[in-house]
Amino acid sequence: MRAMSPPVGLPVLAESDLVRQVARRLTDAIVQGQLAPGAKVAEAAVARELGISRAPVREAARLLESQGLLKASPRRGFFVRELSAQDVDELYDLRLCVERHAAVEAARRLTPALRAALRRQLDLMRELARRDDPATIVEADYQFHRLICEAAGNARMLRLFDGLASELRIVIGLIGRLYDDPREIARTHEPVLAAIEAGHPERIVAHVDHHLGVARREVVRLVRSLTPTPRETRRQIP
Amino acid sequence: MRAMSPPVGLPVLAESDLVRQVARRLTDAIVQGQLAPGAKVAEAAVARELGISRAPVREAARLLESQGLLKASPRRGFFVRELSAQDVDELYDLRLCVERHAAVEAARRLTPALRAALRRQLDLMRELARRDDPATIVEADYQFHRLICEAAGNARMLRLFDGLASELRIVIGLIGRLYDDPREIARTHEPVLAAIEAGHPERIVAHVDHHLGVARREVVRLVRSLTPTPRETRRQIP
DNA sequence: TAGGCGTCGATTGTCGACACTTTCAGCTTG
DNA sequence: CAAGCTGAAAGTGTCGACAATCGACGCCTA
Repeated sequence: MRAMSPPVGLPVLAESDLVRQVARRLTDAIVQGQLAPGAKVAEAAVARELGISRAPVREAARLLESQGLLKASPRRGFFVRELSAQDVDELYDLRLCVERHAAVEAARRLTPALRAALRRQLDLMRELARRDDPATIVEADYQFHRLICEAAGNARMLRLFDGLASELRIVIGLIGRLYDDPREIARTHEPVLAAIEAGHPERIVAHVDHHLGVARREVVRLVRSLTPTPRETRRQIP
Repeated sequence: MRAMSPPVGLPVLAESDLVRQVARRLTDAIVQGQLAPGAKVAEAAVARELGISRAPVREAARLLESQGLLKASPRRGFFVRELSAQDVDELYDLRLCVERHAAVEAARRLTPALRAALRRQLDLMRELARRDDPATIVEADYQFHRLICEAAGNARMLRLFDGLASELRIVIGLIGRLYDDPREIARTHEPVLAAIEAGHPERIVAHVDHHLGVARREVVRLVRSLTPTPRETRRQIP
């Protein structure tokens, strides 16, 4: 036989891993709003549509369940997670914990390359804001925050951030337009980057807190607007 | 319509959810050290042993994979996660983020009941330390921290904490004895509780930082002692 | 007419089967 | 004697099937 797989390791095509592919498809469908919160994810239907059997679909659903994107209801199936205002609050509390640390750590490790990447991302947001392209702005916003988390050099923290962002996009993806004035996004990010560049921990924390606080209020408002009346039970007055 | 089903509805009978049960069994086996890091988890063997088919085992393994307890190696199966010193560092960074927030929040919401529970837990640790019962001390330690996270009132944060604790117990469970002097555990927890009772945010953060810093060093030392030589590749000198 | 009950279709939970890979022991070879 | 090759055994990835269960529809009963 040949001398071991030549280290050409290039296009590992067709990973036979259907589970990952299904998980990715479902995730995309959810964060892009094609699958609305509360929607049922019938495994048979998904399997038919993808031309595969139900087993990989079930396993993928389990993955997404433990990521919080789906909710398993025994004997009834999987449903797209519905987020309440409290869920959003919880998610932002976690983001605060994570991003405070990530931003401080990113500042400590700030390299010219990272700094350039962050500034580029901020410019991109400004540009998109000028064009008023709400969907891609949300994406650019996400990438900015992700860069910071990546720079902190903690793989688990990055995965956690990705998970939190995915969950949040369950609701954010529904509309795409988050801020009334898109340019506000760039405005609230600017001081964060400035603080990171200055390398002043307390200031970094303060600005991250402020920025996420603004974002949290926006998303909570969005969620509240999506659940018209928080009525408990439809009850008619006799 | 009537006042709905009379409030009798109580004894929720066990859902026949094999996946949950398998996941729990595997988790227990891992954190209790019956399945050592790096050990292969052969689905066929597990299924045989439990007298069920492979499908539920696979789904349970997926759950544990996304929790970080198992690692999936395509076409080769699932393996118990191996933790490096850097993994431990990452986990403790995350714990720091979470527990700082949780402790401050717990102090803000401190009730007499919670305070009593925490103090009771601390007393328990002291008692166990006197008896020199390393295994249960680790468990009591975990419960103390968990109480604080629970008190913060963020379900996701609690789940995150549980996940982090599980991962850490992959290595901690191996030995059971973490501190050279068990009584040191109670000693390093005491100021944390005192700070929470005092309700002084900065002091809380400082003491949580210190306590987790000590614990981190202990666990890193433990991990280092478990991986005798961090050799990269076994290579013979020609 | 409103509410309860039984039946039917659809879906889930679980199983056994099959093809393809990986692993490993034994044999061959330089 | 070590290293490489060969074949079989074991294990994974995926599939289709079957029983149990859930939800809905329609019928029966006060």
